[in-house]
Amino acid sequence: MEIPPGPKGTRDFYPDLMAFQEHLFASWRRTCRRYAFEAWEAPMFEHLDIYTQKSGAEIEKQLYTFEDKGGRMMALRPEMTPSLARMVAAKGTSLKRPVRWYSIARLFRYEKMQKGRLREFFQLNMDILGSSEVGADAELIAAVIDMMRDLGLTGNDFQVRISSRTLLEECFCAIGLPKECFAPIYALLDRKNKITDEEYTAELAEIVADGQLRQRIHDLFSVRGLDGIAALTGATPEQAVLARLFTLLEKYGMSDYVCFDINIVRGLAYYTGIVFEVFAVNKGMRAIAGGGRYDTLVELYGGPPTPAVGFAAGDVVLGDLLQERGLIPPSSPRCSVFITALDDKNFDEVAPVARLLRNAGISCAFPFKRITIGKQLKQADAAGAVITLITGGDESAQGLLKLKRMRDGNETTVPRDKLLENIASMLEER
RNA sequence: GUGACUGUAGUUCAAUCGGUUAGAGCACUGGAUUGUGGUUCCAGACGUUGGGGGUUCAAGUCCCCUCAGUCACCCCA
Repeated sequence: MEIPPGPKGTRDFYPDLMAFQEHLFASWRRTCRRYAFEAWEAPMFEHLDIYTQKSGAEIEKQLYTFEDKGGRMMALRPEMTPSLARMVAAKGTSLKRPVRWYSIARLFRYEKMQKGRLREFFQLNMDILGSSEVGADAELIAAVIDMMRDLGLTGNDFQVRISSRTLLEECFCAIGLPKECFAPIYALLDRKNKITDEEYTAELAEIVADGQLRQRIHDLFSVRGLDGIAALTGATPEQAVLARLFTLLEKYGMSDYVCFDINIVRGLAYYTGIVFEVFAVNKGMRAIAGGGRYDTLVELYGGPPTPAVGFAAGDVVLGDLLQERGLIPPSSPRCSVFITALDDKNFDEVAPVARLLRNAGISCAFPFKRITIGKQLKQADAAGAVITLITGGDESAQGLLKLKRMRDGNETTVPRDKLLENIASMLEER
């Protein structure tokens, strides 16, 4: 009999992987609560329209779509932002602003998979809606950094690169680039790190014929800091916004993690202002998380004008990075107490003891059949028990039970009516 | 959608130029051990070499097809 394979691009969460997943999600939730975000959830599938409406019909290739029994076209959700915009739009102006929401969502994309990309994965989303203040952008950038730090990562492991769509447009206008060149240049910029300098130069020449203009574009993207931009184009409003953002991030104590990088554009159309990406250092600079401002999206779904900013971080690339840096914590013991019986006639006494412990909220397990004490201890070890409780033998006649601390094999004999408090104190001393 | 590489036990990997009955570590099961686990020692089970076809006296090894996986490209909300 052949073992049927799981669907392509999916993972089976055996306990080890599941333990890591729970660790990751717990960390994500901790961070979100520290930043006073509320959890929200949406359906796992939506009407196909809400995705095609936003990104065009060709996106359908990357969606898991199906027709339901009422003939409606549906899609498994590939991202959360459309659902979020839909839900916020549906509440009109009745939601208290700013809305600070987070979700940990299972998502689906029908794609050819490769490293760090699967067809089923999870994402943390944090969004602030209803504030156009740059403080909201700063809050989210601080949050994504704290999320990374909570997992044990440091400034040596990752870096947040920040730019602005608005700033880029200002620069393009200042150097006299025609508007029809904006979109192709965004696309080219997004790939710049992946292609050779020669390819980049050649493709740029196709977009911009004028050599002088190309030189000015080259100068623009060679600029290191915000000051350099100002020197090239003169002062602009968005420069002030970004300067304010970096001042705020300094107040958050996040200066070491962030830098200005005009090359960050974030592929798709709906971003309207500040954009940022979190990169792993030394790993081909792979993007772990990304986000930015999308001030027009809620309106697009029929809601009131609602400025918004958010980011998403995927579990797959982040998991790879944590593994690479040795930051996967060992899983905690599955059971605190393993209950054994020294002799056959005591075997039926373990279940009542288990009931006693379980009623007291202590996790415990015991063997299902009568086996030697040696085997039982072996099982206790395999179960990762902190304590093995041994019933039966001479002690049993005197109303005593034996507790064995598995770490060092130390044994203590305790009266039956003092059992719970002894176990509790042994579990605490760890 | 395009291309490259890899498929051998549950798993990680061996197997000379194409040559005897495809081996080992880990894991698993049992035993040494009928009042004590982790260590050690012994034994056992584990395979249609991804599948199909071809060349050959002889194929895990060479050729063709196919499937699967990995990586890169394309794309990326």
